[in-house]
Amino acid sequence: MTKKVDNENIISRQGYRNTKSRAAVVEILENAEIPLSAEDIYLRMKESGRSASLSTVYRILELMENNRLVERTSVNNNKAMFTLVRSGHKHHLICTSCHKMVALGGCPLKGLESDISRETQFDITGHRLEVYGICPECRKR
Amino acid sequence: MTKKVDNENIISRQGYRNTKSRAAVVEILENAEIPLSAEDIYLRMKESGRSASLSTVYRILELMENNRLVERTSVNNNKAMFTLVRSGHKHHLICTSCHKMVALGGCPLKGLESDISRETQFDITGHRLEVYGICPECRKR
DNA sequence: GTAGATGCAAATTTTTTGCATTTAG
DNA sequence: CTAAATGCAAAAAATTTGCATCTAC
Repeated sequence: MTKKVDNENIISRQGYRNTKSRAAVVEILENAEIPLSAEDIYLRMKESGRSASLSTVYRILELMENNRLVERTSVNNNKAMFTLVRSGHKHHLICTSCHKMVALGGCPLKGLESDISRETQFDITGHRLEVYGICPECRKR
Repeated sequence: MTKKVDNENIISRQGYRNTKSRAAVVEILENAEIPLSAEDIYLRMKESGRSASLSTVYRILELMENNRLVERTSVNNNKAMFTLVRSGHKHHLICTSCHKMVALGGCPLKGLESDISRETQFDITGHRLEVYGICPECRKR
């Protein structure tokens, strides 16, 4: 598991400075199995004694997004959620009642992108998939 | 094409009043092949002489969402986009450069929801899929 | 030392809400 | 007539920006 080092390198490799805040954002996203909002990240940084301002968090996320290190997802009503781009990308199942997220195995889009590219003439760069439902706990209520 | 009547009925059928603003929102969403933001809808209502306040548009969309007449998608940076729920649901291909949207045929999730349900014990209620890429026009530049 | 990163406060943008007024049923 | 819908203005929530200060390189 040298992911952490890899990601820090990705930031510095692109000519950006490897600051504590950036390392913290990368590490927090790495250890999150589910998408996080900017505020989630901000709070986790604070808790772990690596406080940065919320605007810094937004700026780091913007930088990472531009460099394809994170993807922006929207889930919890009008709040942007961010996920680290990993080699094996994931999709999530979200309970519409309690907002719990569960990672799904596999990607049903695999192999389909080339078909879409041929049909539409677009260069396909990625996709976002979320599945919604009611989790067993919420159903019981 | 009696979609319009159908949708108006859906609103009134649920015990809600069939107002001009509501009919206008339904009609505008019907004629849109792509997701629209609340403001898009607000502007189209104004253009077509059926002005309503932006807050009314938001309230109508909220009502429709709660009654599963529209789905909320987020695409254009931090702006909620709304799509009318139709029997044959659609997914979209979005140019990350100019934000153009193109509807895709077919749904690769068809049939997959029952597998996910079995594996996770969730009741699956829906999903959202967006594919990203660069359109031919933007690629040329 | 210097360009780039950060913090803070203020500005913008998007969405929601309170309340008086209007309207569909 | 009456509950529900709307408009308006103000509030709240989320994100971005300007500028002075700090820090990685």
